[in-house]
Amino acid sequence: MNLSCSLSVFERLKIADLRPTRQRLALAEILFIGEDRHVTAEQLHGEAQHREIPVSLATVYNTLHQFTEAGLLREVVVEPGRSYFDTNTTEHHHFYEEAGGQLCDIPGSSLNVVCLPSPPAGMTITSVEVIIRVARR
Amino acid sequence: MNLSCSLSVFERLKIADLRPTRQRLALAEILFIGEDRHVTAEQLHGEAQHREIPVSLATVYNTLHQFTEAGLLREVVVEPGRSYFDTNTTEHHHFYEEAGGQLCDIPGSSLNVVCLPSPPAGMTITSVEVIIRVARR
DNA sequence: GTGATTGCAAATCTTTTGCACTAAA
DNA sequence: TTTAGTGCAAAAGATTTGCAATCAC
Repeated sequence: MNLSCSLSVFERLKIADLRPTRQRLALAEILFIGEDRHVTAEQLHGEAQHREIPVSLATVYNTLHQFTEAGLLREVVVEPGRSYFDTNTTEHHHFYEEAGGQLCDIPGSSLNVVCLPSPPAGMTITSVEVIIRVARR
Repeated sequence: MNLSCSLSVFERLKIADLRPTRQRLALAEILFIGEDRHVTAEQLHGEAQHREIPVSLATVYNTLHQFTEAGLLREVVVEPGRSYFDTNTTEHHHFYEEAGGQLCDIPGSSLNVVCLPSPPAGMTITSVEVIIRVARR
């Protein structure tokens, strides 16, 4: 279980040093209450509207990036021209189904990259990402 | 060594069932003569202009996608909103340096993903990609 | 109050598209 | 000649930005 589950969204924003504004609180609630999620900006905006929460798309973009910078989200790039944001910030990898645009976690324990190559001279590794593309059989 | 090294770009296009037009021949020459490369559409277009080869950007995009479909190139997505095309179509993975936008091959032999997880029900794995993000120390 | 945040619309950037023109077979 | 390929300019889609209005502290 994730320790952060026990934090209210309000507390999360406080810890991240982000003012708990109406918009940020509402988006954080959509994102962090319940199961882990993978959303695009457009999707999150649509969901907010569905819940009758007035937020502009620009603010959704800003918020997603602020959350990412604060370590509350992780950005996943699997498709040219569209970013996904993952509420699971622990080390893990992804399945991606292109046709449906579905991104899905691979539990950290079920895949391991062993024996990493050494990076080019003067460089350090900042992250290792595995994307397993899948298709309907 | 790559067998395809011995094919002229003309033959390559023929085999791929693409008419060897002036533009395609010129772009293929930039891409396939010499070392393996990672280029964006914009970069390739710039390079063509540099060599005084008149090609429109739209044609560069078309050509990159046709080459990719024909298996002459491989598309690599590491950054939101920009695609790279890799002339190395063999199975291998990448280092990516965000700051400089530099993509670099990891020799196929020096990294192996062992023990793949089983895909979601009804799905088959189409590809496995590892991206190791690096930064200047 | 004061500085951070928001919303809007316009701008930007990459990529795609429609269509008349050109070139390869 | 016939069909595929090209170039241009316009369109599309995702994202960002500038700036005045608004909100949290």
